[in-house]
Amino acid sequence: MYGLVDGNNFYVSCERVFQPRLENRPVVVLSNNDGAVVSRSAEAKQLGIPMGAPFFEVRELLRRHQGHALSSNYALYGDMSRRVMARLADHVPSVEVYSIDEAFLDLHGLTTFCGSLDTRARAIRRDVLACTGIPTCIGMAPTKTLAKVANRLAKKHPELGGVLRLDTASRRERALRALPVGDVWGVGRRYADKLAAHGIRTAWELSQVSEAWARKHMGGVVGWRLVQELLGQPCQGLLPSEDGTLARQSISCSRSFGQRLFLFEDIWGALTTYLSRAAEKLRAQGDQAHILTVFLSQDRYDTRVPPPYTRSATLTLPGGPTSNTLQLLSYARRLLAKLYEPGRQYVKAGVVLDGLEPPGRGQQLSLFGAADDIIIPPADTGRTHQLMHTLDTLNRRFGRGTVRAAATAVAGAQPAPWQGKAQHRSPAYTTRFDDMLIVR
DNA sequence: TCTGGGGTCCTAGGACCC
DNA sequence: TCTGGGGTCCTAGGACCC
Repeated sequence: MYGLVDGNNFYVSCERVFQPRLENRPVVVLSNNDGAVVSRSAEAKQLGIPMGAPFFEVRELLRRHQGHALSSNYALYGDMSRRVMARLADHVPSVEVYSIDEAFLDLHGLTTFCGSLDTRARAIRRDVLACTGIPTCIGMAPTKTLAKVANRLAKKHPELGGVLRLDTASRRERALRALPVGDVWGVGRRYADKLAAHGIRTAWELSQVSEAWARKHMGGVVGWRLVQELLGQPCQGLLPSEDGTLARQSISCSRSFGQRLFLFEDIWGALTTYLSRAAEKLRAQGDQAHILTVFLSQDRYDTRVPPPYTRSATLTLPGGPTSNTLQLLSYARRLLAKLYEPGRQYVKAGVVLDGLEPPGRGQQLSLFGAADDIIIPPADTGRTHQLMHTLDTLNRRFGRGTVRAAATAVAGAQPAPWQGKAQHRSPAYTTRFDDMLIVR
């Protein structure tokens, strides 16, 4: 039996813990650059504000209803997430951190010791709320996909008290018949449209298709697994997370710029910032990367710009895997030079690190060097590792960006040209001493 | 004026290899 | 004249998730 715990309106709930005045009114949290709505309180949902709505379209509506819009504060949400996950780990044998606000729980064998599962689940909710201030819902079922269904229903029907268990055939059928197929985990808009065209509108109808049909129309083996999970046959096990974090297979960092950029060096400054951040995450995970991708986007809403809006370039690092920011930067600059075209206006850039592995595994070194348009930067040495370690230590202690690559520097006290908007940012209550709440 | 960011998994064609 | 089969790697892109 699996459990799925999910924080209600997670980002909004994090903000409310420290700003009780936000209770009982419409509140939204905005994406980077204050561009779009990414989290909504129940009151904001009632106003009809959709997920992903551009802020400029709902600003007026919010104002009329004395609502609040906040810039996203990932330092706060990340820390609150760690606290929630730590509480969960105290209640069950193992936890899979699935996203910043969701975790799968291993519930096998729990009832023997602790009374009914429903009782246990209610105790977990109470504990998380008491210790972190975050309200949650918990769905329980024999498969992860059904646990997601149960969680969704628990959220939708507050009278259930935030907990729902779907472990009998009749409960399962009743739930699936009432669930639109587009609400099933793994069915996005494309598949929902396709299924509707075949007369399949509910999760129940999807669960009744044949293996051949699922394989043909739902992305091969992925579709068939989905159907089996709806039938109660587990196809996905729990992937326990070590110390509350999930080891990633790829690490990326990308941002929309605060304004359109067209100068190479401005874009390079932005890219340097993003790659530095990605490399920091890479080292924090204890890995090296051997594949680097750089991408650069034009405005996809500008009808004068023909697609493709995003161009990317990927390089398998000829010098072998590395986590050295300076070495990665030297590769990235060449990739950016391949993508950049003078005269075009760019709105966003980013990097992706792939092929992650821990250092020290036998590295395949190039015998003859690489293609001649690539100059291999100096190999990693003990000294560069020490340099990166010192860099990370300083930035952890004195704040992100205390020591950074010179390409990110801007004359005077000007904000960088790529800097995004964040006009409604709340303080980092739990991760900066200066921002700590003082109770008198 | 203003439309997110960070992930996973799968597919497919071409180059290249034996 | 006939011209296989089984791989990997690279690159790009699609679909999905929160």
